[in-house]
Amino acid sequence: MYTSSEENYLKAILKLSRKGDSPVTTGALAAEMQTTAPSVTDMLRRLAEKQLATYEKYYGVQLTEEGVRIATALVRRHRLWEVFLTEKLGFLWDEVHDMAEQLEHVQHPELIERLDAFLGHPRFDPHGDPIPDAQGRWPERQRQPLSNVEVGGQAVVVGVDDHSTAFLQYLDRLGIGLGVHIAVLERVEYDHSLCVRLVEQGRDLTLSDKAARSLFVELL
Amino acid sequence: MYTSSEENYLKAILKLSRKGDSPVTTGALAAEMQTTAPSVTDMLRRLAEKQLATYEKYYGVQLTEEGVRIATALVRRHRLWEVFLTEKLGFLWDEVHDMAEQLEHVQHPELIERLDAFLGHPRFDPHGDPIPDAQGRWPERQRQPLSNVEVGGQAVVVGVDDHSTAFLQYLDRLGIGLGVHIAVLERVEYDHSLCVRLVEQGRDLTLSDKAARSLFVELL
DNA sequence: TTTATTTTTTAGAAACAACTAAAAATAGAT
DNA sequence: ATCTATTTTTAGTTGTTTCTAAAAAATAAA
Repeated sequence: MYTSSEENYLKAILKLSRKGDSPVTTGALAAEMQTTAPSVTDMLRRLAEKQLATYEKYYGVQLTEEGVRIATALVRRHRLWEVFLTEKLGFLWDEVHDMAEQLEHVQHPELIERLDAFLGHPRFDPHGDPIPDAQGRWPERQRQPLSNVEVGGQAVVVGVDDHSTAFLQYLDRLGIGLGVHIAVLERVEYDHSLCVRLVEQGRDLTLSDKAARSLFVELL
Repeated sequence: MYTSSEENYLKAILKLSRKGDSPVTTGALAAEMQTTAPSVTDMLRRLAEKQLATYEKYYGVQLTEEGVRIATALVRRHRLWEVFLTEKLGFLWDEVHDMAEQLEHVQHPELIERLDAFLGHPRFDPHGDPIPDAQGRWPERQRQPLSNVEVGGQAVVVGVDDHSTAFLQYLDRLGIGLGVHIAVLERVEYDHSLCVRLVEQGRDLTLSDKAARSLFVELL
């Protein structure tokens, strides 16, 4: 129906507009897609032509209802494949993105619903990101950065804001992953770094402010 | 590394040359790929350029060692995905081809070996076709068309020569699938049709010569 | 062996997706 | 308000992959 390239743009536009930047600018899209502004302009024209987005020159782009529908389905596919790769094939959370990026473009009316059932209808992916359901509805969860938690507070890791390999592998080395129980022991005023205890492992460690802001938790 | 289109041509050339038609002609490839002769000529030049095939004008094309390696890996991926789709997601043997056709192009150094292990290292796909191993070796099995079996002989279905939806669904309706035990009761001289008994189901039926020649069996 | 038929290749064009360089429009600063 | 700097678009190319129509080569037939 649509090319992989078109689908990738739709997904990027959805991502940026859900982050709050609406309408999405050519420059922001070029950065997100790691390409040049002229390439973006070309594609926006094609997407508008196909009624997947409304595009106003020198202003920006917004997805149409159909555009949102397609982009949401892509996010659903991407995240379900990520669950498959980690849960069934044993890949780590920092290894699955590129594969899912390819798998999400496989077209078939029933495939993804079968996969969803096979995986037990997961609501969140290996990074804690929500998986839209078949109707495009997003599961909600009240999460916040670990950096917001008061000293003395306790929380469970439910997601990451930074999906980079470097950060994810750093967390692995620290023993931090989804579901890990954290108690905040102390906040250093000087650089806002946090001393925390990993409750199950009984281990204490210090997290930089940058790291603490990139970790999402649910309060206990 | 290579485009999906290039990969599809490599696979088609391997298929035709394994069938015995070597070198593979432009026309045969055009028919196999459902495209035109000029498109094939263009692609053969590109494949030769990239050292994946040796191409001689007005003569035909043959895969190089590297071409065979890539094409064999593609067949491996295609068939392993077909096993996944039937065994894990519950698709029927006539539904999986198009999905596997897309999934086989997903590039990742470890993915397919993980999938292979997850599936228990299957040696044959849902149609009974052999799955090359990671080194490109093909499992062998002494199979023959059901039409060759003597009256009074017994055999087990291990494959099909015709992968069309129409034939596969026809077999489903008859209760014939891989592993089904068949006893040949009678051969009608007039049109070479076969009267057979499905041993487990205790049911008798008549197969046309065309159908019997498209069913591969292993003698008991 | 010459002619006719079929097959294959070349030539030219279109759609897609990307780029660089240059022009135009917007936004910001004095 | 004008000038400057940034952002965005336009114009022109390149590389893929496909196609149709025409030319060339190989094969088959008389």
